[in-house]
Amino acid sequence: MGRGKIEIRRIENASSRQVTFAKRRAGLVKKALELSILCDAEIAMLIAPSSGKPFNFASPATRSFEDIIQRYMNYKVGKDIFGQPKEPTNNDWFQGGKSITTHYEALKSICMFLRSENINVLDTNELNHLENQMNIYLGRVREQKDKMLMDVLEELNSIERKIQSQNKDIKEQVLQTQKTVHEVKARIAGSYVHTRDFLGISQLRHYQQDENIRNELLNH
Amino acid sequence: MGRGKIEIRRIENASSRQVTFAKRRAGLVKKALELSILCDAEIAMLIAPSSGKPFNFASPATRSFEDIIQRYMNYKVGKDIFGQPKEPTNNDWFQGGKSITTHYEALKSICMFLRSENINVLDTNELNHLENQMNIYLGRVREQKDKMLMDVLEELNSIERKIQSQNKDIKEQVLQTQKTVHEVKARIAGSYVHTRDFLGISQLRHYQQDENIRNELLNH
DNA sequence: ACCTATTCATAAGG
DNA sequence: TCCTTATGAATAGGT
Repeated sequence: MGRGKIEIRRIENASSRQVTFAKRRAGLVKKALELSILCDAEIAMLIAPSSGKPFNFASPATRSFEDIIQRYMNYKVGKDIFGQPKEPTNNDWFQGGKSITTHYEALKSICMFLRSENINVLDTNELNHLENQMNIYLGRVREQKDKMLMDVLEELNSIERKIQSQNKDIKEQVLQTQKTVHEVKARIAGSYVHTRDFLGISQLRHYQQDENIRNELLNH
Repeated sequence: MGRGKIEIRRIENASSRQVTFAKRRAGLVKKALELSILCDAEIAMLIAPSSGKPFNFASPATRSFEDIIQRYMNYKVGKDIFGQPKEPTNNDWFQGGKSITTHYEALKSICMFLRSENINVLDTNELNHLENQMNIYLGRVREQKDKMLMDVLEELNSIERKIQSQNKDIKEQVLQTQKTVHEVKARIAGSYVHTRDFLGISQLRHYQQDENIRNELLNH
């Protein structure tokens, strides 16, 4: 419809893509509104262009987009709001049709429930259940936290051990060095006279230097 | 577009409403698909007839309906995952644009977060925050539970009080009745001889009846 | 389900 | 960005 037929493929020209987007989005919304009125249906629609703000549409006006999606999600998880594992059924109409088995899924459905209903409308039984479930998940959060703490501590310990080991090595090296120094000192002290006696004149200057070194060493 | 123009109002005839629903739904989906391809946009659409299964549509095919909605919701709550009251900004694009201020909204956003992320990816800070928040909400659930219990107890007390008061009234009435009965007995017993002495023959039959009544009363 | 007269949506151009 | 209009698409009502 239009001055010519177009192929349904991405419009490469950005500005005409933008124009088409605006026109067709308006058309789509109009059609959606008509359908919802004519056939008494609830419609929620999200249109998110790759660049730009997402746009949502909901009809009838008495419901927000979020409400409709919410109700749908609740419907999807069915009465299984508290996350008990549900038997997978073949007449699970919704896409994917996976059963709720993982903790994550259970958590999801609890949160769904919390989001969709006001706590105040719950009866005592439901509140008890909710309390238990929240306790479980709180426990899980704490567990995770502890685990992470333990991991960090463990890492710190490991680092400490490494450092201590290094320290020990260094101390050893220092001790070794000191020992060597002592030996050197002792040897120098012991060989002093002997060396002097047998030195020729030409070596006196060198000897003088040795003596300086010796004095220095003995001062420490 | 069709053989005649129609008013956009609920189609009362159920079967033609059904037919129109099927046709227009197909048309809407086709348009949505075209828009998403032509303009490179993500579209998620939920169509829920008042009776019958909800139907969802998502495009491009690489994303599920839930994915798209998910991403949108995450985008909506933005980085404000823990529900700290957010400054209302004018460039808050999403519908309503309300800031998150109520407990309900905060709860919502926590749940959003739980739904969208795996707890395992959280860092220690985030976990602490999450723990605190869950504690708060757990407290709220318990509070609500206690309140409901108190309400029930209060009601029971009230009922008990009412019943006790009624019991008291009834006892009073019983006492009163017994007293009256005693008085009547006494009066009948006292008036027996006197009455008989002064009765004429014509009244003997009536007197006989009185005597029967008297005997009956005295047997109780 | 299919048909088709008719209305509607919109592509291209200004 | 908005208006126009020729054209193709969607669909109402009938079978």
